[in-house]
Amino acid sequence: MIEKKKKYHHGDLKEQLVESVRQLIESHGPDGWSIAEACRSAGVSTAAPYKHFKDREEILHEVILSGMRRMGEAMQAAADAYPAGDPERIVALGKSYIDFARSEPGIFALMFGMAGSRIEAPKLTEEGRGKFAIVIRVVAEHMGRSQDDPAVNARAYALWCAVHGHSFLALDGKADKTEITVSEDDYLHLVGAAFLPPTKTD
Amino acid sequence: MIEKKKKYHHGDLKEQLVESVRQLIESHGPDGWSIAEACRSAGVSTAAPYKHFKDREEILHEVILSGMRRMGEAMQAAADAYPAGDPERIVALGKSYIDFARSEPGIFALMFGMAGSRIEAPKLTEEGRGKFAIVIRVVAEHMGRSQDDPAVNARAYALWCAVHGHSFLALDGKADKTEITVSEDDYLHLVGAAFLPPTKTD
DNA sequence: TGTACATCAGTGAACGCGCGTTCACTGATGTAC
DNA sequence: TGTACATCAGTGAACGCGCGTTCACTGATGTAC
Repeated sequence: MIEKKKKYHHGDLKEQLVESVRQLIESHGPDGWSIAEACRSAGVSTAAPYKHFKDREEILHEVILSGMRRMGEAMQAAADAYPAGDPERIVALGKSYIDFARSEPGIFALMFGMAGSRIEAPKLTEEGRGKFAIVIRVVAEHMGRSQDDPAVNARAYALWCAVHGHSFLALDGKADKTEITVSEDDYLHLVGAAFLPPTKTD
Repeated sequence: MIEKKKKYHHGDLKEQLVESVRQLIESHGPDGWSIAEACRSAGVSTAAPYKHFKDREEILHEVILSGMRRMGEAMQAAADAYPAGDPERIVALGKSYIDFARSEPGIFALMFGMAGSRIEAPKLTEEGRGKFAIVIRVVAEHMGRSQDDPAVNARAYALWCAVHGHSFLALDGKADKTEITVSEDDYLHLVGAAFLPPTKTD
C-alpha cells in the first residue's frame, strides 16, 4: 500500500506505455512507433492511453524525459566514481555519455531533437541544463577554477562537443573501421589531454 | 536543345520534386514530408513521381545525396581558399561544415541518419567517405605528414567530432547564450589549436 | 513539308492501410456509513 | 463486517484523415517516311 493510486486494473499502465514506446523507438527508430502499436505491446485497447496522456506528443515527452534522467544519472555516477583531480574522471564522464548513446540510440536522437517530432518543453530544457552543469563542475574542479570562469565554460563546451560528435558518428556507423583507425579510448584521452592539459593552469 | 529528354511536359519534374521535398524537409523536419505534399507543391498529380522514382525511399535517397554533394563542394571550396600551412584553413573548413548544418538542418539530420527513415546505400556511404577524405588531406598537409599516418587520422577524426558535435548542439539550440559563453570563432580556434598545435610535429 | 505512328510524362480516380482520437460503456476498486 | 455508492482505468467500436501506390487513360512531343 505504499504506492498509491496504482494497481487499479493494469498495474501501472502509464509507466508501461512509456516503456513500450521506448522499446519501439529503439527497435524501429525515433519515429517508428505509434500509440496503436504501443497499446498492442502493452495488451491494452487503443483508447486506454488517453486516461494518462493528453495526446501523442505528451507520451513522447515523457519517454524523452525519462531517457534524459537515465543519462543524467549515468553521468553523475561516472563523475562520482573518481576524485576531482584524476584525469580519468573526464574520460569516464565522456564514456558514460557515449555508452548511453550506444545503448539507447533512438532516445538519444530524440533528446537532441533530430527526429521529425521536435518537442519544446521547459522540463526537457531544464534536464539538459542539468547535464551540462555536471560537465562544467567536473571541468572546473579539474582546472581548479570557478564554474563561472570563461575558460572553464569554453573547455567544458569543447569537451561536450567532442564527445557528442563522436557519439553520433560512432553509433551511426560513420566512424567505421576502414576509415577511422584511432580507438575510442585513445580518442577520449586525446580529447581530454587536448582540452585539459594536466599541468596547465592558464 | 542542349538538354535532352527534358522539357517534355513539365520541364524537369524529377529535379523539381527533389527540390520540393528538400523544402518540405527544411520547413517541417526530416520526416515532415510526403509524396502527396511534394506533388501539390510541384503542381502535379500524386502518381507523377512514379515515372521518375521507384518509391518514397528512392526520392529521399536522391534528396540526401544532393545535400551531401552540396556540402562536399562547400568543404572543398573552403579548403581550397587557404594555402596548406595556414591555420585559418582548418577553421574555414570547420565553418563550412557548420554553415551547411545551419542552412540545411533538415538534410543535415538526414545525412547522419538520425531521422526515422534510415537509408543504407553505397552511394551515400561513398559520398560520406569523400568528405572525410577532405579533412584527412587538410590535416595531413597541415602536419606535413602522410595521409596514412595514424596521428593524422586521430586528429582528423577528433576535428570532425568537435565540429560535428558543435553543429548539432548549435543548430539544436542546446548551445544557447545563457549557458555557453564561448563564441563560435573562439571555439573553432580553440579546437584547431588543441588538436593541431602550429609548431608541434610530434 | 506533311502525315502516321510510337513514345512516354503526367492524369485522376480509386484502393487498402494504419493512424490518432472520441464515445458511451463496463466493471473492478476504494470509501462512507 | 456488510452494503451502497462513487470513482475512474480500461473497453471496443467507430470516425475521418492523409498516406503510398496502382491503374487504365490521355495527349503532347519526337521520329520515320
